Amino acid sequence: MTTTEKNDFIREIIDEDLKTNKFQGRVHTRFPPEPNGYLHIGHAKSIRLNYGIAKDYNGKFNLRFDDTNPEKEEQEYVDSIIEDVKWLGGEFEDRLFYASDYFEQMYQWAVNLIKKGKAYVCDLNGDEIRAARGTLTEAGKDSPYRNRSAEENLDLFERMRKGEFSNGAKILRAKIDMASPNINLRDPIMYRVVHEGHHRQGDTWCIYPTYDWAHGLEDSLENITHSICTLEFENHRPLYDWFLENLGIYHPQQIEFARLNITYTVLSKRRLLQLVQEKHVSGWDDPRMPTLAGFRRRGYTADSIKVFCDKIGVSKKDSMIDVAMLEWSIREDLNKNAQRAMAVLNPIKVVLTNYPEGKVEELSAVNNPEDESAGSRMVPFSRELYIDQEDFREFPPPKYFRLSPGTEVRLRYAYIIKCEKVIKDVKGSVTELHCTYDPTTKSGTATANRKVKSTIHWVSAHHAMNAEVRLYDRLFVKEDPNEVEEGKDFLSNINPNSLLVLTYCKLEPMLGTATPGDRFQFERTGYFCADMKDSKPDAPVFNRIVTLKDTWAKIEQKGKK
RNA sequence: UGGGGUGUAGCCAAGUGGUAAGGCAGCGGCCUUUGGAGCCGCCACUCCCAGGUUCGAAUCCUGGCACCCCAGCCA
Repeated sequence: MTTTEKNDFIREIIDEDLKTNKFQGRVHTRFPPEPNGYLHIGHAKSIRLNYGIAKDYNGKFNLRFDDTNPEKEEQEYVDSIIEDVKWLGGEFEDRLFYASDYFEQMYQWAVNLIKKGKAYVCDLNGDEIRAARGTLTEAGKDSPYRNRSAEENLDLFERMRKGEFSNGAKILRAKIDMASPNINLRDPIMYRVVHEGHHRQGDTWCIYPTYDWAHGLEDSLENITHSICTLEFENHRPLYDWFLENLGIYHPQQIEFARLNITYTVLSKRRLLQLVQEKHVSGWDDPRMPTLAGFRRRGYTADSIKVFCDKIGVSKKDSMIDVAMLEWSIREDLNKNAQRAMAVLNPIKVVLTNYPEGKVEELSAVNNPEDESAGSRMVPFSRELYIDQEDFREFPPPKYFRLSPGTEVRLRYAYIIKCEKVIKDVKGSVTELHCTYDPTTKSGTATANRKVKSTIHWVSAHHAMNAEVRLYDRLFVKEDPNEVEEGKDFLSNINPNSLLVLTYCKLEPMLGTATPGDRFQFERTGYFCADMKDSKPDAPVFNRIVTLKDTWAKIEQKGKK
């Protein structure tokens, strides 16, 4: 993994804080997910930022679950998040925390604010609250309960905790300013009554703190120095500051950056949840999902995700990163590190009419041209082979260099062959090619240097391993899936061809020994990963991680225009 | 028509008064037993716009414009 000298606006702020000794030279960050879904690559950006800063400044990094809403949170999500953070190399050591463990302290702080006359219990219902909040251009109205005495508020708040009130009957609000131009400051809600079991606290509580009230307290308790969050919380910073100041407790600095967007995908937990629940994908770890679990199963390496996150930078500008950047990151990694193999995805049989029947040669093939230490392997060669349908055209278009009637190509690591005869079935589709091979052109021999326009991959028919290969493509057809026609939603932009399952693929024998999670470059085709759930030694299943760059596809595309 | 933010190439992004880094994409060429990889070259006379200050402005000032966020008892 590359270590680039990073300097973004957040590190500039930290440098300044270090200079002025604002936090006594400490740097302590945190990643505070709510366990209400799986982590996606937008979270990876945040993890890399927070963890990277802690590491670069010799500071500390916490993983903290912001589990303040029992209605949406589950243990399954907690488990998956821990796994994903670890996978990305976010080392939190023994610093795994839960906001819900601070509930008692938060409660006491709320009591403190009530005693100071800075918080009150309000009986207004949801509609009434909304109506009294005012609008963007008009001030709100004070709640009729705003001036209850501290004694009454204390009593009511305690009874809220005891469970005397039903959901929504009462709330605790901060007493700030109903006329503030910042709506977040119009007496925001600190606690609501929620009679619902909590994944960690069980039935201990029936009042739950809101994000605005809780978040700064969590940061303060953990001695966080720089509380890094996304842009939409910028409007909340005055509130974050207000609570900490009025409580008179340790005050971290909140800093906001622009969240990640990537073309041809969605990165919102709400939408990802919908994709899962409505079964547009097979689950949170569907290889088409932009979740970390999805990328992992697809075959992306943690390193490639890290490099991607480090390369896109950090700023406050709303942005949409070209997915090509992500694809570049994984190709870059796998080009250097993936073992090469030959696999025929859409087989067409080739018979070498002048090659002896029953003869088998073992030919040497390089494992990775980018890495000499990867060595080589032997691949069986015989009279009957498979090549890809893509590599033969009966009527070749201009600049098509591969096999066609009467032309020659080299078989990778083997011989030059010439197509002599095309065999078709009654319907006229090509079923088999009769070719001859040139025995003087065996790869690696002195006379093998004759040039042909193209080299194609192949697999010996008798030795081939059958396999299922899943060809994944982008999940959406639009750069911005949220851009939709009137009355439609992002689901209307789902790519109907995002998954193509090929069940008659032919692999070179070595691939039969792949263990789930192993990655290969199928030469000339792309990078593939043995599926971690479905691949079996006798029945391999491979996922296409990403295609190789395909110059020919580009040429062909241009020709059509 | 309130408040908070952001505008540098197709997409990201450096730049902090001294004359526009870098990456991705794209386009040429070289090389190649992967149409992969690699290598070389090209790709902003101009930084949202208009004025102003200055010997000198993407950087400072003034005035516009565009886009994003905020009216959950979500985070």
